[in-house]
Amino acid sequence: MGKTGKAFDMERLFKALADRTRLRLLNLIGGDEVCVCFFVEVLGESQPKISRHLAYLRRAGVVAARREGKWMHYRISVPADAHAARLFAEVRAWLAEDGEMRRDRERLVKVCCAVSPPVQLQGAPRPASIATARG
Amino acid sequence: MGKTGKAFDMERLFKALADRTRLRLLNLIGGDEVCVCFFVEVLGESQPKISRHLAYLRRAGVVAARREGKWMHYRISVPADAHAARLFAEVRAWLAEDGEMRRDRERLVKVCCAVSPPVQLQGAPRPASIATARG
DNA sequence: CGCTCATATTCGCCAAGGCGAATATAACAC
DNA sequence: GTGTTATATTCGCCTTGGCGAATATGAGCG
Repeated sequence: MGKTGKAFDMERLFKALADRTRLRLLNLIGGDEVCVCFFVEVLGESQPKISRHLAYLRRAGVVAARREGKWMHYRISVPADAHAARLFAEVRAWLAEDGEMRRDRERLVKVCCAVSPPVQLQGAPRPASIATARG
Repeated sequence: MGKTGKAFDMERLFKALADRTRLRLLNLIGGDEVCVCFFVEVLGESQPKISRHLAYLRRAGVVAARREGKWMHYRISVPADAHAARLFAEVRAWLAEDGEMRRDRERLVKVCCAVSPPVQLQGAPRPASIATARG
């Protein structure tokens, strides 16, 4: 593999990672599949801003989206290229230790498990792993 | 370490990596210390362009410079942060397999070992590891 | 001092991309 | 069809940063 040209465009990947909002999004997605409305709620950013950055990540090939009725779920799209994949894993391990990123994840869990979630999230499909962990 | 704030600015690092010329520079430096004139010769880009990108890398903290008379030598500045360092290693391993990067390194070796190098490089200090390997 | 060489910086110009505000689309309910 | 909800896109505006061209700095030589 990868003899014909770029297995994965390095420059494009790094451009995708070169923005704090996008890093926060990748961090929130984690190994799961997360609905857009949670990003908006947890990051406290405007919905168009979130959508724009998700579109950028999608164009860069690092996330994939799945529609479920009105909701869009985003998940990490692990690069096929082995080096890209390992690098990506390093990035996520790094994110896991950053202070703000940690707080973001905590807020996501809190919002998902809330007995009475914010109005905007009533009926929103929760990330699988968190919903499960709720018990 | 790293409890007070950012151990190493991730965003800044990725911005530094998000340019092909800068990736080519990092690749050429490798584990060595390389004089600016070689970058200009090997990459075939203008000297101001090379200098500007080196300055960018320096500001991002990923390379360091040392003056030796008229010449400036650049080397990789491995980040103190463990995650950043491992990520950096991944990047360099990835670079090592890219086609253009490989050709760049071959050109560097060729230029360094040439019996009669280009006029601009007469007397230029060669990268240590290559000069040594020349035998 | 002036001259030359190696490198760095500045100056316009232009494209990429970040932002908020507004608008468009897509799916569902009625 | 209308209306509502979730998400996406477009539109100006502004900043970042890439480029070539020109200029500045810094070190050595005579």
